[in-house]
Amino acid sequence: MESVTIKDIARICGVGVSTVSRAINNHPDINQETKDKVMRVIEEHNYIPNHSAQNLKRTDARTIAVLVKGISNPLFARMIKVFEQEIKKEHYSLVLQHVDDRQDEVNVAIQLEKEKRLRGIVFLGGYFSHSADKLKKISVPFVLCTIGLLEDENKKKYASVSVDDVKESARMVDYLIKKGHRDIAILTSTRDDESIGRLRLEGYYNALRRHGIIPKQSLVRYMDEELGTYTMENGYAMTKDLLDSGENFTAVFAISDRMAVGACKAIMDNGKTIPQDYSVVGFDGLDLAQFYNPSITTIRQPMEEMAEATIRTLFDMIRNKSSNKHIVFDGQLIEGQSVREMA
Amino acid sequence: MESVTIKDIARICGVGVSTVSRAINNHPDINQETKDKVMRVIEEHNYIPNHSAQNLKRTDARTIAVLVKGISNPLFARMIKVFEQEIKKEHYSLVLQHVDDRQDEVNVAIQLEKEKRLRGIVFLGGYFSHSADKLKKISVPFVLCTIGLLEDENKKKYASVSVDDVKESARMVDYLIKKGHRDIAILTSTRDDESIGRLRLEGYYNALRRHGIIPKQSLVRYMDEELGTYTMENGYAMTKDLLDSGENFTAVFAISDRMAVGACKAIMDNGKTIPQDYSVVGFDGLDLAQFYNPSITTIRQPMEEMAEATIRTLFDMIRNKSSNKHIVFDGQLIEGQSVREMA
DNA sequence: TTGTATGCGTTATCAG
DNA sequence: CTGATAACGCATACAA
Repeated sequence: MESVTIKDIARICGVGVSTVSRAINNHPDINQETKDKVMRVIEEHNYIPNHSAQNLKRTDARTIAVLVKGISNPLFARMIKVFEQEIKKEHYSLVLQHVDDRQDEVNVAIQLEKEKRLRGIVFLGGYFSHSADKLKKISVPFVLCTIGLLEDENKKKYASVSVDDVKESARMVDYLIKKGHRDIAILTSTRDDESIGRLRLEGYYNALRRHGIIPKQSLVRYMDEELGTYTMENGYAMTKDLLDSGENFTAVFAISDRMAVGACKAIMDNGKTIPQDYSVVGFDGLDLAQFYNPSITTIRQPMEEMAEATIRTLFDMIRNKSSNKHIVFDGQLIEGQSVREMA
Repeated sequence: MESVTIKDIARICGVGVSTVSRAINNHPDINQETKDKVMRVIEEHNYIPNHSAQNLKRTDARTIAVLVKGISNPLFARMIKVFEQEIKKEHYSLVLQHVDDRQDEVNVAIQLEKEKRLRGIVFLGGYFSHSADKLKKISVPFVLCTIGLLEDENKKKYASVSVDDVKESARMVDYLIKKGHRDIAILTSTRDDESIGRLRLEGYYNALRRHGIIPKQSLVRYMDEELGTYTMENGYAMTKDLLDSGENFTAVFAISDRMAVGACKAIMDNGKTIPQDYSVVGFDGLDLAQFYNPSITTIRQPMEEMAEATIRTLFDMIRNKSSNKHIVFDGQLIEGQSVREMA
């Protein structure tokens, strides 16, 4: 309970507290001998500095925060690895903070900026539609990564790294159309989605229209939030509905790989075969798509490269080397065994 | 930069800082009118209390920390949901902290305990072999959840909630043997694993021996850490090796569902069929197992129940209602389509 | 019901 | 190189 403080260490060593502080933060102007002694005592007594007190007093902590929205998104694990790596390389430290679905990420950011004396922030995932007023409250550079951006007049305030969800989604639908499909169902996000769900749906509409295909509302299926966002279960339920409805379609475009898996399972449980009876495509490029049976055609987002670009941009901004860029990466269509070439 | 503090709010409102403090922490003895005014000003000026300062001063924050090892483990997402729920129900707040693979979770815990004035800690995942000395540094109750526990003389110091990995693993192998399999390969963790990997391997050996089957080292395959822990890719590589080696076997037991998926894919890529040519079983009970084609027989760990038991145990300890228990849950064997009944 | 003063553990400033 | 001391922003005992 009674935890040992810097004062205790100072007393035990017979030095002043500032000397102990210098030892801890390996300040240059301290005698190596005294430093060694202090460090030894610290070890012996298992002293651990109180982070709160440090942050309260410190003016600069060389810390970057990464705020992640959507804990279960497997895409992010790889990106976070890159962040950890690159941030360490710059001798900064990383604070990884999960943001609840219902939480406001900007509030969390503001809070954290004060608490941890941040130098920069990465927002990973989520929606991000915030007022300029609120954004102004963040006083360090920040980068939005893989966040679906609708048109937004606040773009001057931050940098971003993402794929063009509309374009990539259209690319996928284009591909299906080139393969001879015309009745293409889409499994998308919730009806009120304002983010990637809406963008990918938009891409779907664009592609259809470009090819003179009139979109059918009955082929657009929205997620049931009860079943979890972007889950296999959701994909399964939507596809089952679709099959039961008797709608005519030859291909299903799920806007996430996990939903695509659910779609595949629903189709096969229905006694049908992929791709002979129905074609299925996904989006994201998870390993899951590659390892499924059949492997699922998908759009791969270059997560590692995007993570690198994110962190590089952030450090450029921190060092005032450049202003806020908006980098858009190309996705890559990876063909699996889940699409049939129509006669 | 210049962030607004409690003093600023007090000055603006024309009240003392303590009044503002009372408003924030909704203390009972404060006039509703003044409180409203203060809250309004706080809103207007977007004042956010500095967490560091609060924690430094506060003696009790009614906070529980959950330390998660292995960010990408999809099992944990569901458990964390339960934690959030239950902790909120008790009017506590939750700090979710990710622990790097190479980081020492106990150090993180000690640090965090001081920083956030914790009342209790949950360790989720990982190995947990720490000296009694170090464990003594944690002065609040803590529960180990889903952590593979070897025999450990420190068990008096903490509570734990888990499944019996040895027993459940043996149950799975028993099942295969009952189905007529005798040449059963296992895809396990790294060779030096001291945790669930080793326990599940032990269960495998136990079951074989019990049935008079002599384990063959050539059928025990270890993970290649380069390919990521418990990944599909790893399962794929191990199984491919196995197939290429010409070893004789009829079933593969992967100690995680993700590896089981990799195994399935490798077998099918080899032109073989599941379960006709080879049977495959996994462990964990991920949705993935259920949605794979074919669905994979697995052992489901009752994650939600385990999470509930964890949090209940923790609160019991906090309230001194009970001492540290060690709760062991039963797994549930869920049959899929991936096992063949041998003639 | 409210304001004032003190100290939480640390770092920064400045004088030795 | 080192030590005293003043903040950091807040909660709280105590006085009013």
